[in-house]
Amino acid sequence: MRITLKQLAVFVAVARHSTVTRAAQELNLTQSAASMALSDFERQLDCLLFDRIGKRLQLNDLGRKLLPQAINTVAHANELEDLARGHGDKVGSLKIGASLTIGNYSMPPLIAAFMRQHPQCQLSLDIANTSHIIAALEHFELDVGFIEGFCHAPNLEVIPWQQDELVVFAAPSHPLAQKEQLNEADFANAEWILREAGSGTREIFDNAVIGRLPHLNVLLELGHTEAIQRVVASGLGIGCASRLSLTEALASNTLTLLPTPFWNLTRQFFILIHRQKYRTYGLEQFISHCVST
DNA sequence: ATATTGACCGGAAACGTATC
DNA sequence: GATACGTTTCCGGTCAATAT
Repeated sequence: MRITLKQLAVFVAVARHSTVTRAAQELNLTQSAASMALSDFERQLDCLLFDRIGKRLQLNDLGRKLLPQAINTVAHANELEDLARGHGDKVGSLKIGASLTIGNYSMPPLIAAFMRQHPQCQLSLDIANTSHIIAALEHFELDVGFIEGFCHAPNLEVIPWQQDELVVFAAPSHPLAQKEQLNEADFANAEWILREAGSGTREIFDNAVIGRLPHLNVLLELGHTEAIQRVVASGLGIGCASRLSLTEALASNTLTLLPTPFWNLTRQFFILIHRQKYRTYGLEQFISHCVST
């Protein structure tokens, strides 16, 4: 007997959930049927793909090697079925991941426009920091990712996307906001409210000021841009964030920009896709929609 | 709580035979 | 040779018991 698509689907689902029970729920099988399909699959291949650690199944080295092929084979089969049913040119479900600035400010209008073109598609958007998005793509938990930081993972294809600009801001009442002209020395003793290490925004900021500010006084690290804006608007410290995120705060005059022409705070957004990811019709359509927008 | 295993069941495929 | 029909075999499922 040869390996079956069902066994591949069970393998992929167990790899995703690390438990047979959850995998079975996802595939509408009983737990024992999923358990048997997985053990049959391992028997066919004459090797184990998971380490059994207590009640959990942890993908081993060989399992990790086979997983991309298994995911792609299942995706191929699904697309073939769609084609046979006349849905080959339809967008199915897509799992999109985006880092915080992109996810909160760039993605919503893009997704809305795409869904107007493809009303039957099912999109999900995970918003997390850059390192989280990269990890999720590497584990095939996302179909495509959009990040604002750098990616050094060799198994991910990195496609340059939009340009963005970080800006430094403060409350209008802040002493630095009162000055006519600002130079680099004015920021030497500033108290900063910044995103956490690991975020794309923080990486760009650190690269821009490293070696230029003798002492960086980070008063507070927060995981959300809006939280940073609220803290800064209350008069505590100064912040740095994407210009995209500040539109409303600048319009309502709750925050004001502090010009920093002496720092290079421009940055590139990137699209990430796993090199071994099978690109379905829907995925290709979404990427070209984003690139052309 | 969850994974594995054995017993059992139902449906589909495979096979053998009869008929045209 | 093609088709119809009955029987057997196999596969994949559930349920229940057991192991971890």
